[in-house]
Amino acid sequence: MVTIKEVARRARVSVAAVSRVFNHSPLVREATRQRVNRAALRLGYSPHGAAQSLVTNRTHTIGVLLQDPYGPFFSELIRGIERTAQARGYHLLVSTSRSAGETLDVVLRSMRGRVDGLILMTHDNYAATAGGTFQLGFPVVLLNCPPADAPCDSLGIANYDGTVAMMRHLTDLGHRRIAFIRGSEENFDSAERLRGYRAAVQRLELDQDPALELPGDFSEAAGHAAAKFIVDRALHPTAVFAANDCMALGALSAFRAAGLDVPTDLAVAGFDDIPMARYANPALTSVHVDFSELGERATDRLLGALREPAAHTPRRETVPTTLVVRRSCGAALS
Amino acid sequence: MVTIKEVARRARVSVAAVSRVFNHSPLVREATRQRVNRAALRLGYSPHGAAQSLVTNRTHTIGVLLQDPYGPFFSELIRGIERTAQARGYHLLVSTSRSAGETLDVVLRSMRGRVDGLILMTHDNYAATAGGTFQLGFPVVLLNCPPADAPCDSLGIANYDGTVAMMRHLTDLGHRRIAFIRGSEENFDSAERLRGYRAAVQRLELDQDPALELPGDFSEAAGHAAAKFIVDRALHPTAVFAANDCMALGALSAFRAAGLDVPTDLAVAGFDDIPMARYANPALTSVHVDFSELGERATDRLLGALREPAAHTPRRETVPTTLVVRRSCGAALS
DNA sequence: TTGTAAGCGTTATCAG
DNA sequence: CTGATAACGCTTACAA
Repeated sequence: MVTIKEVARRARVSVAAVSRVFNHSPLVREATRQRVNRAALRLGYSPHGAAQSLVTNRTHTIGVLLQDPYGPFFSELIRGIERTAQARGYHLLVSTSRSAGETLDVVLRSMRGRVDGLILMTHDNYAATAGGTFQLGFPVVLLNCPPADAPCDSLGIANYDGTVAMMRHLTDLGHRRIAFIRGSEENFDSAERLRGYRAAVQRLELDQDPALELPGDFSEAAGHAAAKFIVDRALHPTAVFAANDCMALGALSAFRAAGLDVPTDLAVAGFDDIPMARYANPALTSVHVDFSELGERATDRLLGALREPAAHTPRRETVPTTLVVRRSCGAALS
Repeated sequence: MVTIKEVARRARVSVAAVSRVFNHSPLVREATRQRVNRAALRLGYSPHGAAQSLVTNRTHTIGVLLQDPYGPFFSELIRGIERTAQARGYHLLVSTSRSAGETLDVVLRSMRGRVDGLILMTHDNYAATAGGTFQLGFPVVLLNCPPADAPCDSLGIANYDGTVAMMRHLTDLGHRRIAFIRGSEENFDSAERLRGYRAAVQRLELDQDPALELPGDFSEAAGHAAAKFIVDRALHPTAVFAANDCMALGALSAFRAAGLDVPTDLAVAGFDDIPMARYANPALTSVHVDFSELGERATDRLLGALREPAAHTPRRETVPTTLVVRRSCGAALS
């Protein structure tokens, strides 16, 4: 590969001059600049990233470490992150913690000298993370994690508010007996949604049958099973609220199989508003989450921390959700 | 950050020894190894990636440059790539060409010194790519591009075969008048699918009305519009085959709006078998594409080229597709 | 088995 | 404005 030296020789200047031209330094005569640019172009030169990183101590890369590159969120999230990062001249190093046999810590260490900062979304063994992460030498933004004690930026979804909003909506439609299909145990989003459900049941004085809280794990199968359980045990809720859309979709198909009509016999609602929700039959009422915005804001915070580490004060932000009413809840649609 | 020097000092050895330990060189006494490891652990040392890259000229990172991080494919593709790459100790640098105002060439150059190789999926201005790319100094694997004249690895989907298989299936069901909703103009997958449709019409001696080829752009709206057109102009196909599932879904909703029943009045089929296809009403018959496998194989080829550049001979591979029969085409389901 | 030292390609500090 | 030159953190001959 062609190096700065060769360009310098070709342009009959010093390497310093070439460096200045490529870094848009004003301390370069126009004639020199042109000579360098011509030489660089002819030689097809472009600076060696690793060499730059070594001396400047900045990689212009941000790391994204996710649980698993799965589902509709992933692409939206990355989309938001990538868009923001690229606009500011940053690259993206994407990794997953799940697929590696390695511990989170190992993956994190392997990023040293490769990234300027990190966006981290991981559910489990968060404690370990909180312990180890912040000594990494670069700023970290946590996604969808419980608020950390450590002084660290963190972003989350308005799970609690979104859930309460949906519960209120269902209640407004006259439902007093609302079943809830829970998400995965360890998941923080899941916990928050459950908390919202319980708070709403309490506050709105709904039926408090503990049997109405069904276990689940965010999978379609779990939703199907929960719905089947509801039918088999004759729990007779008038509405079923699943902690995510996948489970709601699974429930929908189970109810259909059981000969129940949604929304006539039963209202169904989900959470996330995945693209599929709109196409379900009946179309699924859900709580819309803007993952792309989550990604954008996470990147904004991280780049902010990078730009002025001194002025940056870590904080927790929450991305709001919006209620999306469709046919599955039986509301009159305008 | 703690450097190799400090570890060396702490362990009372030379930096070379530390380096050897971290590179698992056998030329280290066990006692020394332990001393170094202890020191490194205590200091929380991990090697600086950029520094390693600079001297070894290998980044252990592969670049992935895509058009747009959109849709269901993206996550599957990345999933496949990431899984394979991580298993072999490689990182992933993800970029998109669409969002940048910069030209493809600029994005590519910016990757020098940051990646060992590149997986490139880009539809348009491919010619420019073919011209510029291969002088980049690192191996490239092309995804879903027309076969290149340049000696370059390339992988594609069996678009042609998949389309023909679907056409054969529809024909077996008795359809002789099959409309086709085309994909985007510039897209290679799109072109191949169209080629397959035409070949099938010819070979199976189906109705050849040119009006049966409807324009589209892979969007749901386009599918909707095409279906509406079919109804309005009374083209009366007995089956409609969309070049992707999104358009098929759009068509489905347009037909429903027009009071037509699928599959009774009309069969509908799509391509890609996105997750949503299964949930459509009626569930959509489609051609399944395994994007995760595409990603895996692309990564395999790239890492192969990286491992032994000499022994590596570029070639074109095609990932097969499979027909997925569901309700929308009216076939009897077992 | 270990240490010394020469790079790797840049940037940045100083003199000119 | 420009040019030497010393880092940056690491690997790798080459010597010991």
